[in-house]
Amino acid sequence: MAVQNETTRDRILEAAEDAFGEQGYHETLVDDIAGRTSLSKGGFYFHFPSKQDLFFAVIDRLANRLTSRAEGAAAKCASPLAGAEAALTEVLTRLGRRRRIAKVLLVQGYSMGSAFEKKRVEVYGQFAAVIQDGLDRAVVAGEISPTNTKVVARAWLGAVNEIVVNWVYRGSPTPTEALPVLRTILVGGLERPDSSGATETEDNND
Amino acid sequence: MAVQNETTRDRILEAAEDAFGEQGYHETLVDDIAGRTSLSKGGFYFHFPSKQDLFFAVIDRLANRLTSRAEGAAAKCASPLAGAEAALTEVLTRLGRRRRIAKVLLVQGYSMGSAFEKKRVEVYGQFAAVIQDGLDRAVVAGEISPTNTKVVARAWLGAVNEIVVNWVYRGSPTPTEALPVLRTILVGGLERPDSSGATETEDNND
DNA sequence: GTTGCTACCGACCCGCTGGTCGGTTCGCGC
DNA sequence: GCGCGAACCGACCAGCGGGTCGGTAGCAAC
Repeated sequence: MAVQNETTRDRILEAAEDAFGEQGYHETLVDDIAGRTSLSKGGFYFHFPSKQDLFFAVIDRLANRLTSRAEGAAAKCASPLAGAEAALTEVLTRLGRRRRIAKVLLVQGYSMGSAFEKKRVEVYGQFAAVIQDGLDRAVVAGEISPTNTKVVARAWLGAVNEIVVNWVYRGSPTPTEALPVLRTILVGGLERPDSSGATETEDNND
Repeated sequence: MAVQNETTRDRILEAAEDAFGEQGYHETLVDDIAGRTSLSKGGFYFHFPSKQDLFFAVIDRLANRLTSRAEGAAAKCASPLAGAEAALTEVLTRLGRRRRIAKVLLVQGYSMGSAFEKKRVEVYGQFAAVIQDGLDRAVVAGEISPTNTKVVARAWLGAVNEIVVNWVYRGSPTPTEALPVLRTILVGGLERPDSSGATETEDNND
């Protein structure tokens, strides 16, 4: 049945999310996932062509959810800059609540080796694009001084990433705890539309 | 001989650096490293107890080198803030010149799975500590307003990390290209010792 | 009641690779 | 010229874990 099919597929995705989050890619066996789903290995392979595909599916799902949440939070705000701050808050809060998700999304992929490279570029590119979009609009709105938003977006992304990953591994500081400081320095590095000679208006092609 | 021993060990480390950088941890076989060193597998195992130990040795060497280079660059400067900028420049320039090193140091470790977690905490902790130290001194010197330097250090680390990793995967923008913008926003997020109400003086314990 | 299809089972296969181990070579001290 | 140990060799092992494949249960259609 289509419905049953869909349900099972989702169950697998859910279980895989947990398994990968806890054990990483290599350490998670197909049998583990099958076990968690009360499915046999053969049953699993009916729904997914390979372990790799499953992992990518998990990543895609998480990335898309996070992105749309962030964009949703930003959309509610009046100004672009406020939107960026809201998105930042949303992401940190969200990831800070679910360590396993954060781990799958930001760490475990690398354990796949070179197969992951394209995916990492894609996912992080997606995140960076969203941030850059917000920044660009803030520039247009005159809230921040014009800069190479591509680079700035990457820097933001990296900063958030490190805060979360560090928390994932060490348990503190919590993303939520780090939020105010992060917000201050990230936004503070850009504010003031008056010409502070240092910020050159560079081209945004990479 | 002790000398010969040392030499061979170094040759292995060198070869491993390349191999791991190009192929990642799992994709690199012990036979590969043996081959690159004109050594047999048995010969390799005379010098290292396991593949894992070899990888850790490679990482340690790279991390220590980078750290001391950064500290060296900072030490030449008059003020702490100038030192931090110099260290930033040094690190970006250095990593930007050697893609393989950057890849081993910042990416490939994760492919080891959970065994890497402790190491990642250690290495990134080392980096973060160096940055934080510079920031703390800048605070004392009154060059930047007091903040939670622990979090800020992580943010800097993350930003640099993402810039480099993104370059590793996509080839652009070069760390050197990104440097001016990065410097502007990172330092710009902190400067001005006058009280900008947003920056709260938080405790620095994690 | 037979055909056909979806969903699922689980024993089995097999390539891969880290690690081992019984050797061999060779330089050095005596 | 002998003993000894450091350095190195390379055939071999073992078990692990993706993936396969022949089979089965249940159900709907006709």
